[in-house]
Amino acid sequence: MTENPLDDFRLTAMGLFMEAYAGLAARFATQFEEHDLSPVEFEVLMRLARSPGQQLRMTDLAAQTTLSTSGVTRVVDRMERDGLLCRRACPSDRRSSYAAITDAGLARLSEVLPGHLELIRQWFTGQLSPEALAGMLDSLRAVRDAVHPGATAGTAERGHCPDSAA
Amino acid sequence: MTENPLDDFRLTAMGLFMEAYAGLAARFATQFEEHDLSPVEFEVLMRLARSPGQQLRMTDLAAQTTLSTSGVTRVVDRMERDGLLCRRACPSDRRSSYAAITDAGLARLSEVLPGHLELIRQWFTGQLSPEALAGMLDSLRAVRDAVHPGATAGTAERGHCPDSAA
DNA sequence: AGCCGTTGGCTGACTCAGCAACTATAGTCG
DNA sequence: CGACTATAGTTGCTGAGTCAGCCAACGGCT
Repeated sequence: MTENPLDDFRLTAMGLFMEAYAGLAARFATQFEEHDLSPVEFEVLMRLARSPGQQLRMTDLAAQTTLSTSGVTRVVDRMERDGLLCRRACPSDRRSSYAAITDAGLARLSEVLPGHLELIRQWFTGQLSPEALAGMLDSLRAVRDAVHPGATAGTAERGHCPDSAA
Repeated sequence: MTENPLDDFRLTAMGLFMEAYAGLAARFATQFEEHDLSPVEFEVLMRLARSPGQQLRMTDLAAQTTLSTSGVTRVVDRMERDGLLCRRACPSDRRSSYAAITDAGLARLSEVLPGHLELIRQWFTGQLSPEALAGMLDSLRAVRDAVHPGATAGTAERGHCPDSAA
């Protein structure tokens, strides 16, 4: 009885992780809504803005987010309709197309970012001492690298997308 | 030029957090699927199994998960149909109803749990030194408590944070 | 050149979650 | 007691995401 797997410390650990994440995500989501963005849309804008040429192929975008490729198709549809980004043909491969952030998209991003950064400070980084934060980041990096879901696709990690970095 | 907000360290920190979380969640999800469970269903089973009387009111279940009450209604519908839990009338308040885990639900849980625990070890706790893990948990607890989305509702018989992650 | 397996992206059918509206019960105040 | 408000849960509708299946384009091969 005392060996009940429901009391395993790993569940507590993971529970903490999930609750912290869910709490943060919820705070962010309400701020995004104030600027008419969903969390995925924000993430797409961020990824595009930080990519070389401020654009990314659809598949790479899918690999960098938690979305499937068809999910990306639909998000990009909506965001293109709203003018936040636009599709561009890939000159070297006519199957591929890029999603490129527009000026409107960049503008929207710069509206949201300051508040977003402040929220991160308020609820995450600011809650921890510098040492604790540094330790936490090391640990997160270790876990992320282990679990590594191709978090950086399309950013020239491997040489297989030569001209995208135009 | 002025400091680009896209390079702010907080984004890196939060990005690490999100990627680590997404990676873990994805690993778990595939294991859950092997046992015909979705992540939410697993969480519901866990919450019920750990609650007094192995049951929880619908509202409390909603408060403990990221679901809305209508979301809970539907998950419970599906799971009741599959025999993993059953609804029970609340004797003292005829508006309320309990969701109570069934033997089949407990059995399913004990099928999934060992593998789940192993995954947590493999990809999360086992990636870190004991000291790093302890520090990480302290930090997570700090963030969770700050962001505290009423993570423990319905277990509120006692003063504070009874079982879920104290 | 032509064939063929692979890859990139899009579409249709479906599932799932949320909001808002609704029903029914509880509690409160006159 | 009866009206009024608040709370628990369910339901109609809609948006978002997945999977399976599709077509077009690429690249290796002979």
